[in-house]
Formats: sequence, C-alpha cells, structure tokens
Amino acid sequence: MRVSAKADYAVRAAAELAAADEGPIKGERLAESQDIPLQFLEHILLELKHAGIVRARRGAKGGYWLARPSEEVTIADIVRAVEGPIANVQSAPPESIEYRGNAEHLQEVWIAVRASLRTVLEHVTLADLVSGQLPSEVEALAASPDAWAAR
Amino acid sequence: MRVSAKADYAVRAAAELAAADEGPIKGERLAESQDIPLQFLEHILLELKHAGIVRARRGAKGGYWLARPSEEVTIADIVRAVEGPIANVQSAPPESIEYRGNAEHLQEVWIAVRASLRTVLEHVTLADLVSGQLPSEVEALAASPDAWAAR
DNA sequence: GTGCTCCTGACCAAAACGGTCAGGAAAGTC
DNA sequence: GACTTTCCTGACCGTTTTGGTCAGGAGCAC
Repeated sequence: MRVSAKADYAVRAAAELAAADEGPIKGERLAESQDIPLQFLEHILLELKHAGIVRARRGAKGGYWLARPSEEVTIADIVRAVEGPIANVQSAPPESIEYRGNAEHLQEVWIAVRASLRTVLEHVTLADLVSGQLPSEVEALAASPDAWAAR
Repeated sequence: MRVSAKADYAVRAAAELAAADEGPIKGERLAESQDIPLQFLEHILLELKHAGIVRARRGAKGGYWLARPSEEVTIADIVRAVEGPIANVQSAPPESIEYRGNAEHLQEVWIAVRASLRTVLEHVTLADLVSGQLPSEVEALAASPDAWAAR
C-alpha cells in the first residue's frame, strides 16, 4: 500500500513535461528541476516511452515530450506504466481471487479499495496537476484536515 | 500500490476470529480454514497481538481471540498492524513531503489517495466483513461493474 | 565526423517478501 | 511433577523488488 520512488519520480517528470510549452526537454533538465538521479530517471522515461506516454528524440536539440496533450494523461496511466496494475493482492487482480469461509466478502473490499484508488488516480490529469485545479471530488478528499493527519 | 500476502492473510485470519462465537481458536484451525501456512500465520498473529488487536493463551485450550468486539476493529487497523502506515510515498508520509516546480500539487494528490483508501479501510469492520453487510459507500464502490474490470 | 542526447542491458547492494526451522515458555491434564 | 499442548520468538533462507550506477551503443544535428 505504498507509492514507490519510481512512481513518484515518473509523475514529477511528467508534470515538468506537461508544463513545458516548447520543444523537447532534456533528461538532464528534468532530473535537475525535480532533483531525480539522472540515470535512474532515464530508465523511467524509457518505460514511459514504451507505454506510449512520452516520446523522445536523440542528439542535439533532442529530449522528451508528451505523446498526448496533458489533459489526456492521467496519474493512473503513469503509475501503471511504471508499477503495473494498481491494487493487486499477492500479485493477482482482486477479481480473480476466491475467498473461502468467513473471508468470502473480502474480495468486495479489495475491489472497493481499487475502485477508490481509481476515482483519484484516473481523474487527475497532468494538466490538472500542473495548474493545481484538481477535480472537485479529489479536491474534496484533500480538503479535509483529517486527510492530512498521520495515523 | 499492492496488498501484500501478509495483509491479506491477517485480515482473513481476523475474519475467522470475528466469526468464532466461543473460546479461543487454535492457530492450526485458522491456518486450515483459510489455507495459510501455519508458521507464517503464527508470526502474523504475533504482530496482531503486539498491536493489541488479538489476544492469546498458550497450552491446551489455548488459542487466539479478538481483543475488542468485531464491530470495533477495522480493516485499516489490521493492515496497519502488519504493513505499517497506509499510502506512504518513498517510506515517508505524504504530508511531510515538499514538492518543487510543476509537481507542487502532487502532495495533494497523494493525500487524496490516502484519504480515499481510508474511506474504505477505516469504515469496514470485521463484523461488516463477516456478515457481508458492507457500509453503503463501500458497497457503492464495489457495485459498479466497472470496478470489477481489470485495467 | 563530431558532438549531443537518448537507448539499452548488465550489474549491484540493500531491503522486502514469503516463508521455514528450532527451540523455549506458559497453560492445562494426569 | 511429568507431560502434552499451544503460543512465542529469533534465526535463517531463497527469491524478488527497489533504487540505483556503469558502460557502451545508436540516432540526430551541425
């Protein structure tokens, strides 16, 4: 139930790409502006490229840019590209698990967990993230002072 | 963003304890009814005991039972007992992270992620799980056919 | 051709995951 | 008091994941 460094880095780099208004951005610049180890970031950007989220060109004037407009790329897209399926249980999707005895309804709980994650991750786009204008449901979740308390 | 075997096992074992109406239940019986490796389960139950969720007695007639009524134990309690804080980013709680540049609002997104997980995990009790009567918000999340689709 | 930048695979240390093993310590039974 | 039962605990173990680094190659621009 945690967010890996890789996913965090990936979203941050993508946010920088979303905010860039002109031409390809060099990996080095992304690494610097978000304080991410360059060589690790390059691997991450490669995964994003393979997932079709990012494009790249080499050589002088080369760099990275988003394959789609920032309004059409969600945080979920990016997290899935680098971490795989969201909310798997023991590396299997919850809908494929069969529970016995008194744990029978646990499947529905994990499904609900995944659904709740999706309502956040699939609705926040890179454009939202950069502008700070999060969808109202997400804003509502983050607005509660309770949400900021550790537990 | 995944649920470990340990957390899954812990909740399943706790569900069996919640459903037991009389006396302590042996670890062996829990292991059998939920098909969990016994020795691994014993370690998990020990963690639950240290967290104050479960109690135990040794010897003949010994076994495990819930320290509190099943209506007062949430899935979140159990997951935290075995996995630690929910939705940490790079092993740090989201409220403690400072984001720079265009990723500034990412903190709110991770906070919202945690809040959404909490709305499910903190509201489903062991009693709910065993009876199958999940809280209406959770039921609503799990009811959508979309929630059951892999992605 | 000469830089520049991305691309790729190999490698690496440390931690986490999912267990198993072996023995000790309480509680109950005879 | 001996014996059995059951939990308690720490040590260990193989594999995978995490979070990187290193070294070189391939494409692009000039």
